[in-house]
Amino acid sequence: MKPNVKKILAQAEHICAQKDIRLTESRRHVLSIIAGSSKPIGAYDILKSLSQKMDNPKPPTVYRAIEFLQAQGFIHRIESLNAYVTCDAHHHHTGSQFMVCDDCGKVTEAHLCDLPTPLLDKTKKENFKLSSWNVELHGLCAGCQ
Amino acid sequence: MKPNVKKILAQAEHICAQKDIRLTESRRHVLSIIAGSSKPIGAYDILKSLSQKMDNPKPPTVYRAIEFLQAQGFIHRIESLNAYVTCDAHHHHTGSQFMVCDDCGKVTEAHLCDLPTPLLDKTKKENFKLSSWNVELHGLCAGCQ
DNA sequence: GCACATATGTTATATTATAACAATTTATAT
DNA sequence: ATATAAATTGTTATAATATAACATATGTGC
Ligand SMILES: [Zn+2]
Ligand SMILES: [Zn+2]
Ligand SMILES: [Zn+2]
Ligand SMILES: [Zn+2]
Repeated sequence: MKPNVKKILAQAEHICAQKDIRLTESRRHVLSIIAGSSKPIGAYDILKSLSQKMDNPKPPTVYRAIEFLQAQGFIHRIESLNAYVTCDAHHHHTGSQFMVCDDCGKVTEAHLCDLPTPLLDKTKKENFKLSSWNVELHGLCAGCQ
Repeated sequence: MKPNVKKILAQAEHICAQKDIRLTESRRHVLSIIAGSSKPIGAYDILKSLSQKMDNPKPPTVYRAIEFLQAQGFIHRIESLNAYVTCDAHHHHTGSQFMVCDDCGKVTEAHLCDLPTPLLDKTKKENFKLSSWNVELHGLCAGCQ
């Protein structure tokens, strides 16, 4: 197991212990699969990988784990790819921002703690009560240009 | 037909004429269905509606029209809803921004011509070559709070 | 132990999207 | 006008993503 994966799992364990919620076996497996992927990974690729660690898992097992991990802020969904990545930020956040390379598929989290002013202004103008936000930037990463 | 739909169709007709590309019957129908919806509409709801205007249309007909309309910038896809809306801005743009009401489902386009500085800074720092971007703000619209 | 809440197993199905190839229509060039 | 190429549509099938529903099991507090 990559050291990075180990670290992510340890952090998740710690947070779950603190919050007194359960990082069960399937949840831990799914988290480690996502953490071990160099790129965002889709639910059915997670399932394939999970089938090497559990006996014949089914889609709901994966989706339930994903739902839990998202709720805890351990992973994010990349909407434009229908795929999942682990969170890079060191705190829980309701806004997500990513740079997605359209060539190699790699995704980098570009975390901002606050919604940029021009967008915040739009919400104020519309009297929109913000609860979460997601930004996906598409283009080419440094290595792919 | 709502006057708004008529206007959107007329604009699309005009642009297509200028660019010498074809707003064919199925494309026009799909555009008018999306324009006529008060909320983002999914491909299979478009298909259902389209079947009242054409004889037994199939999914590829809808998806091909969507692809065309997106390429021309007439419509946008709301990634978090798997659904489509017409563009509100008065010029072609590669960045999209929306406020999505999680209660009533209404979506408002919050167009910015440029990527906000904090995000632009992130791309520069990573030497990421930006080609397009999408922002989806979730929360409650003025009427739903 | 018992009641309750949480989590998992299992089967089936819903929803969203695309591949592949044939047929047709439209544009272009002789 | 006719041949040719390009763009568009028709059609069938299937891929890819996600959830509903209900039964079973496991953990938690009393
Ligand atoms: Zn994060
Ligand atoms: Zn890349
Ligand atoms: Zn727009
Ligand atoms: Zn609303």
